[in-house]
Amino acid sequence: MINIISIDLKNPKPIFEQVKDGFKNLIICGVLSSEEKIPSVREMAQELAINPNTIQKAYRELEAEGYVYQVVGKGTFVAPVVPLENQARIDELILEIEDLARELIYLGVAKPDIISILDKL
Amino acid sequence: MINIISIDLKNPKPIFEQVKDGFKNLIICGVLSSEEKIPSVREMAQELAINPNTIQKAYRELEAEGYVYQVVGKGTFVAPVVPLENQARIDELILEIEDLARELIYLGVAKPDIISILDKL
DNA sequence: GTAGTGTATTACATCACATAATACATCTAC
DNA sequence: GTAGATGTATTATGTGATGTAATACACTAC
Repeated sequence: MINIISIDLKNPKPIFEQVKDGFKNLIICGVLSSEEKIPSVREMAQELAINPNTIQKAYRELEAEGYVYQVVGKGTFVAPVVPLENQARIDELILEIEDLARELIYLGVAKPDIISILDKL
Repeated sequence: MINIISIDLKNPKPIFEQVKDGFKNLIICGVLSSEEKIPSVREMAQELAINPNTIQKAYRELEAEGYVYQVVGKGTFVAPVVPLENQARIDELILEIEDLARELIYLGVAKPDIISILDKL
């Protein structure tokens, strides 16, 4: 499993967050499926040439947000998603998407154009 | 102009960023209109009990993003928006809103429900 | 001249982030 | 039992972001 995600050291976003977002996107886009095992902390650390503790921090937050689960001695696996269960996260995302949409409208993008973009997803 | 924005010291988001986002939201929502003067760096610092340099950092970024403009000796004013001019920011927001929408869909929120939320704005 | 404004600089303290090293517990295969 | 692989935890250290404090300068309006 080569180059599954990448890190940009110039990116001001912390490394552990880039790792977290990288895996989250792979899960959301279906590249990683439910119950699939993801690279171990040490393996990922070696591949990205960063510290295993940094990877563990990323994996820890992924688990906290319900995207993966970790089993001592076995590894880290993609958690099955239970539709509409993670209400706290859904609420948070709705607030964020509303903010972004308001800013887009303020910048002159028509609401139908925004809706059209989402319709294409 | 009392309590125009507020700061939450427990919020992990840096203070300068809370100030920036606070003003940005006031501008986007129309609470602050084009060419309106916003509180001076020293005035805002006093009201929020934080350092003027921190306020200046927030205002500096607002100016860099095109929301305000600063005039030495006069103050800081809401910049008039030119529809569809800030294409770089629009592109950035579109990528973000797509990411958020994908995550919402992954979490079980139906696309029509997301579109309905945006339609209400 | 004075008051109010933005802007800049230096120095300092705190905290987030990342690394390095090490060790422990669990699981699996042999 | 042991080795290898796995997650988990801890301590110590260094770097950079953040925020403060203090000070000074230039500009504007009166």
